[in-house]
Amino acid sequence: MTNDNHDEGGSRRRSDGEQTHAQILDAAMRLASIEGLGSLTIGRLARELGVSKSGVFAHFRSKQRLQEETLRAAEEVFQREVLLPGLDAPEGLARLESLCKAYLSYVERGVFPGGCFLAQVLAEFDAQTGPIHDAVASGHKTWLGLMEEQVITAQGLNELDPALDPRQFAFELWAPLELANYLATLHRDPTITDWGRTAVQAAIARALPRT
Amino acid sequence: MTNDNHDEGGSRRRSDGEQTHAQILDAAMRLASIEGLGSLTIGRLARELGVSKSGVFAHFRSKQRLQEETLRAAEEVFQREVLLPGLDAPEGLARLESLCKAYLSYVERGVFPGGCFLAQVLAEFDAQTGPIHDAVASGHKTWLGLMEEQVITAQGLNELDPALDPRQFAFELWAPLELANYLATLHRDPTITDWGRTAVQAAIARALPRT
DNA sequence: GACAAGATAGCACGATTGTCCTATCTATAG
DNA sequence: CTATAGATAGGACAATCGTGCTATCTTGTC
Repeated sequence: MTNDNHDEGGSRRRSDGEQTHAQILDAAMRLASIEGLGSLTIGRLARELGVSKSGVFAHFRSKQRLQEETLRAAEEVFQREVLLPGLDAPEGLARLESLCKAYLSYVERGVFPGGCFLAQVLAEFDAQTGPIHDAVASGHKTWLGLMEEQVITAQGLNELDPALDPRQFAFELWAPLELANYLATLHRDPTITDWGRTAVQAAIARALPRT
Repeated sequence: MTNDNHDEGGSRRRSDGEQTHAQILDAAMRLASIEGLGSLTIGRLARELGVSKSGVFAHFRSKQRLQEETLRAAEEVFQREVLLPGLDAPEGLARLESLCKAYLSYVERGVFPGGCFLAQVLAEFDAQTGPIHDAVASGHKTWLGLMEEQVITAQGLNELDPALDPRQFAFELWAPLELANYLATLHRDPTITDWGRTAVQAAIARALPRT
């Protein structure tokens, strides 16, 4: 094979199209992180990129799919910017701390101009129904599960109090990350993430094994 | 004076109009808590209430003002459902716990169908600009300030460790409330607020004075 | 009761929305 | 090279948006 396109369905993708597709998703993520996935607009996206409405529409064939692909793309960014760096650290407490640090750094660096994309869609779709809500719910379940897993591992390594409820403690670590993201964005002050860092450390400090 | 209308600007308000006005805001809060203040629509509200678009529009004269008044109305609900019950308890640690309990109860009871309205608009407008963003920012500053104040009072009463940074600790109490709200709504499981309750208690437990 | 003013309906407007249909261009497989 | 199919533009569509204008009803003041 001379190119590495996915080539699913027996149809060939053209490289120029693939590139435009990526550019659209990039702009869509930027816009949606600020104004929400719901107020994404095909016409707006087209104007932003200097192409025609049809040029955008043809890539997704419905607004629904545009939203779904945008969410999916954002999840990949999250994976690359938070999960991957976090997974560098050895399993257990170190990785738990590493994940929290990676999240706060990702907020601080302004990877998305409107703060954490997944926090944005969490609030936007938590009370709605449909595929986006379901995707958000499952994504957040995975994220919580990942934290929970590391808590259990840390308990096995005697790095954390074995009496802790893993899910509960994962929740307690996650909470300050989320709020730090919202407040840093709200007040346009990236240093607010320090509150999150301090909170995470405090939560961990009281969860160490009672020697 | 024979009626208690506000009567501002020298014009008299009619009671039927005032009632409709309130009904509109009520529906607007319900809708916006689910789908966001930004996707509030005058036509949609009109259909929902069985009145004409003009009938709704005339009450606000712009969409901007509809959004502002809806936010304001929601803040009043928040005051009535959270702040007022919370303020029953005596100042200090008791009031701090009372406020947290009141918030979680308000989430649990589903006062808004889409979860806490202020958490919704926080996420929606944190990265935007304009009067709504500013109102949200100042509202949340007030809420954090209120918690902070009670932390300081509690420290004065020797109910909490005087070494605590009040703002930081207020943040740490607020965080699990906020996340509990989002997750309870996302998973349609009001009992998730128990995670918030447990987290608040844990945070307080480690903040007691080191006798 | 009369009268002033608020409440509401109806209609029209330009703009924008999502979606479809039909051309024209261009990258690529053979 | 040619042939094919994807990429994109352009235009049209019905629906909905926010916002005005005008007319009719209803409430409250004198």
